[in-house]
Amino acid sequence: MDEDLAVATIRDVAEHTGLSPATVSRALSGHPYVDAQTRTRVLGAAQALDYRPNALARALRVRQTLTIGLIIPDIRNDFFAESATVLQGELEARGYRLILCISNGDPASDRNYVQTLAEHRVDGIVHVPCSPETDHAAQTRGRHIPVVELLRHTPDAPHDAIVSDDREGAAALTRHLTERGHRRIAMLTGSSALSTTRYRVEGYRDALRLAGIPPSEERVTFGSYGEDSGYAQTRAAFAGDLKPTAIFSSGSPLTSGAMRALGEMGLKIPRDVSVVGYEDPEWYAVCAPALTCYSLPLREMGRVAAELIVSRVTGEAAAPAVVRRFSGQLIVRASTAAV
Amino acid sequence: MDEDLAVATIRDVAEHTGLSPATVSRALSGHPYVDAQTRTRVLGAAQALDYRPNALARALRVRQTLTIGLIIPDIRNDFFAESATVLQGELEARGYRLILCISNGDPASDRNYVQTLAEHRVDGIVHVPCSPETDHAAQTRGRHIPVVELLRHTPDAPHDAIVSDDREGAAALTRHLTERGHRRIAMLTGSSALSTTRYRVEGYRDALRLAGIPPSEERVTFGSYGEDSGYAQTRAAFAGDLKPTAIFSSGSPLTSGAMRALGEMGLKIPRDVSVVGYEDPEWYAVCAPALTCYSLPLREMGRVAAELIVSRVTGEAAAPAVVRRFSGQLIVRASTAAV
DNA sequence: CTGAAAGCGCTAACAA
DNA sequence: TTGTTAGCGCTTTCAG
Repeated sequence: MDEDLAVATIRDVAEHTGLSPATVSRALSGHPYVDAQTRTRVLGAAQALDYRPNALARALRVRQTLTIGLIIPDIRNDFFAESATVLQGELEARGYRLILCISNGDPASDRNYVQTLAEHRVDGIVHVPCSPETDHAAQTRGRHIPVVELLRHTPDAPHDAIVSDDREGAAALTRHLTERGHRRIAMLTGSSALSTTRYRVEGYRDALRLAGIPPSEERVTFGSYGEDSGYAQTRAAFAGDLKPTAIFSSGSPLTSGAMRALGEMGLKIPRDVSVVGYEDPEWYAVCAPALTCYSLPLREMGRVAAELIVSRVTGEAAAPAVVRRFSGQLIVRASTAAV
Repeated sequence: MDEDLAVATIRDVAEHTGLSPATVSRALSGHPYVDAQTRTRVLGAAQALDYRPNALARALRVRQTLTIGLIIPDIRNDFFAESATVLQGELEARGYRLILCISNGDPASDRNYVQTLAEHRVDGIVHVPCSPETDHAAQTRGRHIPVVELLRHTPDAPHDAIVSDDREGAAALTRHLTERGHRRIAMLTGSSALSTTRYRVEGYRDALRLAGIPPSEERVTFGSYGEDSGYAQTRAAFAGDLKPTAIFSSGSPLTSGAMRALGEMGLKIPRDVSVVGYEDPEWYAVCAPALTCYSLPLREMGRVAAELIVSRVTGEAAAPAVVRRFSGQLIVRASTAAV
């Protein structure tokens, strides 16, 4: 059993059947012009030798990997996890594999992954960028490999983007609060460099304006999209004299942190303070009180992202970059009350 | 700018510098015997041509990809997401890339991924199997490529495993309840085929026995590790006459489902029913009431998994398969009370 | 210190 | 219908 020392190659199968490697290759890949009997013989030998095609060699030769790379900042964030899951399913249905990279919100790592994926000759990249700079690298590679940005968008980047209508969503949440008499609304956010953050802040401002609350009374703080940042921003929001009556959390880890801080300060939701969140992770619905939030059509967005990247890869789609903006839905639950 | 039509190869760099591909390769990969000046020249040309080494070609030649595959059932489950994140960090620190595959809890897909990863010649596989059968495929490939099982273990598989001490953990949670006078404890679980499920049920039984509760009074139901299953199992648990006074949830999606069901039935935690959960996702601490649970040292487990797979890949480790079992910690919060 | 040559495993013309 | 040949882009002896 010499064949066991190394893994069997197409040559081994060829020798074992007395055929040429070319014929074996054809038989294995379902080429039309192969004798039925020959095919059976090849299949049998392949099985017997436990032959596995070397995807590396194949990709090198045919110049495509049938692989899409996905770069996300944090897999533990339901928002990204859900998106990744959807995308994976959609791509699989289209015959593509997904390789998932976690940038940890670090722009350097982000850039790094774009490069690595390019070196591995993935056919396309779906990218949730951590910072606008990252785009630079993507842009460079963009000449050779298609990129679709997901959830976040680098404004004047030359590639497609699938995003939520952050401005509208944030406005809807804020409006929900102002309509219930809230005027001192603390908004917790992540990095001000992200498109999502900026648009959400704008939406918040739109709604304040609409409610006749002057810009001087806005209460936005910036940080990162982490639990501790949510905690810190909440603590800071309650440090002054005029306490907020409501909190607008821009992301689910921020919400966790906020709730921890509120708990420590002995504040009850919604009696003492109302809370709303952007996005709708599973736990928002089950925690007590259940959270009022803005829910995004993640499934739909994932489907469109898959469609788009595949069409770019196969070259079907025409040149101009498209930006698809999806609206979500306000879900009113138990965490909000009138002042 | 002809070079722009296709991506630059090492040949292009060679021609551009008047050197041979061999020298360029050496310069690029930090080979010791290259003239310093030559190296500078090569680096410059590479940059100018926007050269990216083709990782496929390289891997084909050197017979290693520096890539580890990770197969998990569900990325949205905090338990797996956290493990994946830790593993990724640890591997990165060791110079390995991670490619993440999501099996959706489907054994066929699971098996499929083992095969795909093998075809892509990953150096090793870390595997959270969805069913004991899956192991079959892994075993086949195991002769050629090292496999480490994570979180779940296929009992007589020939490879390493990193698992939690499910039996002890489940017993600790159950004991916590029996010590508070609970006798009718509904245990919600996933598939009975999984090692984790079986061990946790055993731990539950151990604790009942210790508390003098006869086996006839045990209340274990099986399902899947999904939200709806948690909901259904909870509904079923409360269908009979003698309602449970406590719920033991074996996984966080089950807990979501259970809380939804309890909410619908108008039951308050912990007044009407106590709830404990295996594992400790972030939201257990922030939801109200915060959940009593058993927290696993996921960071440590991820670190050890990375260490183990790397040592297997580099052939340092000796043959015999090891099973490392980690203990967690009971965290008492607000969701449990005396009957 | 550098170059020539061979080959990793596969597929796609082109011939037969 | 099958075999021959060449080559994807890279690294690595072996000579110089």
